[in-house]
Amino acid sequence: MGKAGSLELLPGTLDLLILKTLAAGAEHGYGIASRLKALSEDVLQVGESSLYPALQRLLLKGWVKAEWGASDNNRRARFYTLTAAGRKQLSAERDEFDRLILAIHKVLNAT
Amino acid sequence: MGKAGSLELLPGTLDLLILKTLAAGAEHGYGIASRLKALSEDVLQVGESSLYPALQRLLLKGWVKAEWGASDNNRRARFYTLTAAGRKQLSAERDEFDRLILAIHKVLNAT
DNA sequence: ATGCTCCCATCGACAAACGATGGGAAAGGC
DNA sequence: GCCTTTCCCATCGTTTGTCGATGGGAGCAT
Repeated sequence: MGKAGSLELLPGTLDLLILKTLAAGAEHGYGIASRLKALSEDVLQVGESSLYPALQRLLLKGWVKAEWGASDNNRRARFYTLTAAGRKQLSAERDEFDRLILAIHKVLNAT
Repeated sequence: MGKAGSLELLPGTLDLLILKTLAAGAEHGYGIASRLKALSEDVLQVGESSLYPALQRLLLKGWVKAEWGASDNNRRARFYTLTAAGRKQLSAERDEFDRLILAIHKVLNAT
């Protein structure tokens, strides 16, 4: 899963990050990766070989839908959009994430 | 990896949690799981089938060492102790974790 | 025309976590 | 004396997530 050196992603958080990114509006794969990298100030780096399987997952679950269109500089691109179910899932996954992080912090800050 | 319902662990954080637990003193497997559960107020629940492979990993890397002994109520138990390298690893893994969590929060709190 | 950035996607490898399953030994109730 | 619970070890097989490598194509600049 991770790597020895330094991770570029916390396993299990990719879906959440994608959903959150898409909450700001429709975006294509490459754009999602770029936004993630930019927002995290170069810390979070999603490879495309992680991203596309994840998007397939989200499509299958019905949390996002996809449509072909043209990107900024008229290249063909597939735009992903959050569905209503996706918005719900985002909220749920966020709660769950917070719950776990809180718990982890309790452990890490124990004497 | 995770589950659909509600996770009991954030993937990629188990080693860190174990190392931190052992920083408080030598402990056996069952005890580590119990301490984790208690400290996290029942949120973090490590199954033994996740725990023991993880301990093997840590042993192999030289971050912990193990000795047979007797537990509180004289049952035979294997006590794990942090090595010097383990202490270093704990510190490094903690920094890395904080770095990632910070980055994730930047994404999650973006408008 | 060459190469760069954008944009799609898949395949195979690998590691981590989990469910199921196995065992054994002391403690405490009946 | 037996029985269940709690404590404690460990492995096997499966699933899932992430990543490296690889492949392609279209627009843009030099």
